Amino acid sequence: MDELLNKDTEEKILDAAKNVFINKGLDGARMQEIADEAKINKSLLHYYYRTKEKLFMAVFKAVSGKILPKSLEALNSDISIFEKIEVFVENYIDLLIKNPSIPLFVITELKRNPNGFPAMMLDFVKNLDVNIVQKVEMEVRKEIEKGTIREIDYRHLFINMLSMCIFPFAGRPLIQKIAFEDNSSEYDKFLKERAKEVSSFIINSIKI
Amino acid sequence: MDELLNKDTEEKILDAAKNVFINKGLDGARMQEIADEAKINKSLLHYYYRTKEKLFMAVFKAVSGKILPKSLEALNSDISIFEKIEVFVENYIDLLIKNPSIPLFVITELKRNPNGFPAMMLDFVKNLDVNIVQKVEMEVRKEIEKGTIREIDYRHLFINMLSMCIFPFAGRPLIQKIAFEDNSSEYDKFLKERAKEVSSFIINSIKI
DNA sequence: GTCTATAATGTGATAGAC
DNA sequence: GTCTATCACATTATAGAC
Repeated sequence: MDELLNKDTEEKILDAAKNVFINKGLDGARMQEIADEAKINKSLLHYYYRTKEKLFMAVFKAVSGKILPKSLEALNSDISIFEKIEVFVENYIDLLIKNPSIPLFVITELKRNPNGFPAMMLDFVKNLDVNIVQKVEMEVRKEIEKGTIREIDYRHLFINMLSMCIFPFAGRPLIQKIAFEDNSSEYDKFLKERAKEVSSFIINSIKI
Repeated sequence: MDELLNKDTEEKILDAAKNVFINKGLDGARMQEIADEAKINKSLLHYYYRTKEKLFMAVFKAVSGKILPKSLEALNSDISIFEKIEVFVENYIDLLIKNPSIPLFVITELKRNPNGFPAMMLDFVKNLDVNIVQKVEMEVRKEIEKGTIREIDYRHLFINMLSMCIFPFAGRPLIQKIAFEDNSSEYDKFLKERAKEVSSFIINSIKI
């Protein structure tokens, strides 16, 4: 049984490093803690990844691709803009329920390094589906012309949508204290309701 | 002229510490850097604040009160709920334009310390205007009954509002890269337009 | 109160045996 | 590939002169 659970060392290290870096950040993480979590000797970390920074970059690269839903088939499909919004929001919030710590991690570490880690930045941008923004722009313009939705700046609309999806996860430690008396299971329940609340909130706002 | 700029040492230290801690976090900050920024000797930091942790707590306490607009007179005044939303959003975004780094700092450091720093936590909760949530609840219920706004969960409404206000500041490093080709001045312009965009977005969604 | 010098510790990284 | 032992350095913190 332990046989099957055994991954090779390099993978065990990366998994442990994800946990620790995501929770403590680059500065707060300790190589010893990563080694303990991976149940290996600290020296092995350096054997496989040379330095803490390189290990961090491997983690960041592996994780940052999840910050935006990769392929947004919805935008290319035949359904109405309202259905597209519903699908996007639901998929995205599902993704965040499965990976709740990623947004705050990525945001924090992106900020931490305005211009450092050039290699990391390239990977990050490469991982992003930047075209998503252009697709949103075209889609919104088209629907305004058709008269399906009211006149609205596509960037504000898009960022409103992202904000309402991401912030409840990134800002959880804050919101849970402000509005949920720090009750964790109540907050989980709240997050599960959210997909349909957010998409209907948006649609109500823009539908003519 | 330097005469007038001189503050007493303790205050200079706190100001410098705010800058450094907000930008680097507790783990990333260096006492030496704080001393340099305050233009004093590193030993003086310990003379006034004893430890790095205590200095950090002084900063966190001084800063965390700004995370929510303190007195929300708007909620108690006579204006319509729509005007209340406009006033809240505009005041809050103005506050964030003046203190753009505070939300991410508070969220990050709150998360960093799920149960550590009990004293810090008490101060944080004390600084919060927790009643604001109850006020929002009553207000929303009242307006739904009056038929001014559609049926909506007050917590989702409130957090939608907070999300759209705060996330563009907390998530700036991310959003600016995704949607603004990392153009900083374009993003500043975007933030200035935001107050009216957000409040009209909300009102359009809930008005009957 | 403010400084210089230094202690005490934590932590990333390497050498070298197996 | 994996371990033990250790280095080299950064960083918080303190002692003590002025």
